[in-house]
Amino acid sequence: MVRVTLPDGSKLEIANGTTAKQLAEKIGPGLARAAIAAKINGQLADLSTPITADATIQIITLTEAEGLEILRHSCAHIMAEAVCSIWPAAKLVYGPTVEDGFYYDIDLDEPISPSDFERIEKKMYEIAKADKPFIRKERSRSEALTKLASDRYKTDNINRTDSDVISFYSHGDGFEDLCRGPHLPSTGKVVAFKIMSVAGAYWHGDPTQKMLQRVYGTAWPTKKELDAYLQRLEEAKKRDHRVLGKQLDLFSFNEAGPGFAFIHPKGMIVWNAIVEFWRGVHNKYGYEEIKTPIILNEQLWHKSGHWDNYKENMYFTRFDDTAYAIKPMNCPGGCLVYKTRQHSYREFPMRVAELGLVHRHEASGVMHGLFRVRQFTQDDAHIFCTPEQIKPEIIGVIELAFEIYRAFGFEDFHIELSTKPAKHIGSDEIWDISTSALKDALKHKEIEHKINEGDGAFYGPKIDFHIRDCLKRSWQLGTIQLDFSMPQRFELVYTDKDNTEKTPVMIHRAILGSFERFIGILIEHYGGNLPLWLSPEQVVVLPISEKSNDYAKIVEKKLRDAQLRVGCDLSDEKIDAKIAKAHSRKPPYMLVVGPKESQSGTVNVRIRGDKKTKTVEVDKFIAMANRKIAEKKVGLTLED
RNA sequence: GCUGCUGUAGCUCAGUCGGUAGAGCGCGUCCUUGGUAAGGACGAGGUCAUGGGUUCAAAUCCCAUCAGCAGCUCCA
Repeated sequence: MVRVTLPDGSKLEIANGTTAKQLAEKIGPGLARAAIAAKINGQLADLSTPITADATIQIITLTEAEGLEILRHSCAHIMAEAVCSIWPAAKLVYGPTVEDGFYYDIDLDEPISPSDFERIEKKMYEIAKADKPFIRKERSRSEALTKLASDRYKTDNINRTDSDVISFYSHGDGFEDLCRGPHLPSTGKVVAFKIMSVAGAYWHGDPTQKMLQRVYGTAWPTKKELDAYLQRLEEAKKRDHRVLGKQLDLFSFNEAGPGFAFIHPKGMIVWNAIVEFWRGVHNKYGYEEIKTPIILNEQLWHKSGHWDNYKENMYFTRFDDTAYAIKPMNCPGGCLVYKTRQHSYREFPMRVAELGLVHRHEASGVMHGLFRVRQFTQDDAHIFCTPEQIKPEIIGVIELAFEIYRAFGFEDFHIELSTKPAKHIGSDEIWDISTSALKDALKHKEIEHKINEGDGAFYGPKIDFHIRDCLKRSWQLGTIQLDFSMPQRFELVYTDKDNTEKTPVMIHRAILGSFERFIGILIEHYGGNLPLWLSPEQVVVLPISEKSNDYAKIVEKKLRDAQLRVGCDLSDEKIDAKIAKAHSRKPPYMLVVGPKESQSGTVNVRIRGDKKTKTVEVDKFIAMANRKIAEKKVGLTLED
């Protein structure tokens, strides 16, 4: 007999060798039906695993995250069998679970296309319906290597594990795959899945290796959950900033300039609203602003180190027999401004901001709407200071960043620290000093952070700010980068207290990162429903009929005089059509006006996302709207 | 950059077996003046991404280029 402890703390005596499945049956028939795996002493295992010693055991069902993962992993195996049965030449490489699904990397020369998904799924349903048991078979390492000697991928997988026992899983019909497991008891538990996409993926993520075909799928405990997931994807698609940017007429792209965004009038309203706010906050934090040229002599970029470290991403041009580069970063320009006169320690810290337009030639396959472009405006700044000022300055930047993020409604952000990369300039000592300065500042603010070893910029370590949008996707925004090298390369100096010339420390930092990307993130975060202060069209006046057009024009003028961004629909459509048309532009407020309103000097307010309307005096509405704008309120509810 | 897919009206998309192109929305004109999510009629709008090739004939088949999409690798 062995003693098992269940999650609720209760203990049970069972015969030695009882399987987890039998244990589940003992606990209850409901649990036995729902059981798909077990966690024995914290280790996931198949339901068929015999219990041979005292243990803490949890029966895993599909309601647990681990259960869902097992389901998806088993589904990946079923897909693998289906693919192998359709293309016998297919060689399986690696098939893990990912968030919301799974994929399997397959080496097959014939391309798998979306039109093949249906027959793969059909085959998968056959396998699932047959309800074949997943059977684990263990072999010794040498036995396994012998068995799979002809399979370079599986041999590689075995060589990458350190376990002496190598397990295989089969589910009948001779299909067997090397796998750590655990798996579902049988294929019949898989009822709701879908092949989502296929894309290339390098073996081991190494571009010098063969490109494999990665088939993505998703699997859920029930059809209903699968449908809900697909529905969620549809909703997410509607929030895509590339779709909304077109629909709301904010920006566009053109073949004439791949990766270069065209910002439309409405997009510029959002842009300028952000800039205005940004300037205000930076002024408060003691920044001054400069603007430096976009095109600068190539020699400058040799001096800065960009030529050696960033050339592949730079645009170059040539005229009057002179080579020029189009700036990918603002720092060299900033250094030249610094050098135009002498500086004293008394001026420090000098916080010099620049909304700098930079060009970076990104690889063609990485462009993605406004999120990844080849030309963008950085909200850059360079802080020149003494070594003692590093820590307080970094703390200041962190506070500034948080203040700005919160104003845009982002509360969920996290920070990552990146250290010295293989390709770098500057001595190890300098890197150590600057890395610990960043760590100290984070420690002081008690900010949790992830560390990315070797991920820093070539000139110094950095802190990155990442935010999550409402779909929980993470995007990098700001960055703080310490730089001891650039000031030396540019021979920047200041006169210290002791009347000697010293090299200042330079801190590069951006808060929003790129205006283009940030606007894209805002659009997705709000699903196009921008807060009042950012909305291109804040209010739209809709007369009931032509008879109320004059009153509508009066209201429109009043709102415009009060600095509100207002539109007015004087077309000969019915009010329903006017509302529907305005709706697609997502204005925060629609003001319906007819004879009633014109008599009482009121407007009937229809708030975005709310069908209930409320009649208020025009002046009251204006005061309310302007108050919300001033306070950057996200909510639109009319309060008195 | 790599792999796969896609490119037809301003937008979203149809277009069968190769026989010179269609819808809805939008746009214009007219009718309609309607109280909270799309009233009606008529009309304009296309070098079917670009360049080659096959064919009596190409939006359709083939090749190349460009761009976009998904992912990988990058980048931050």
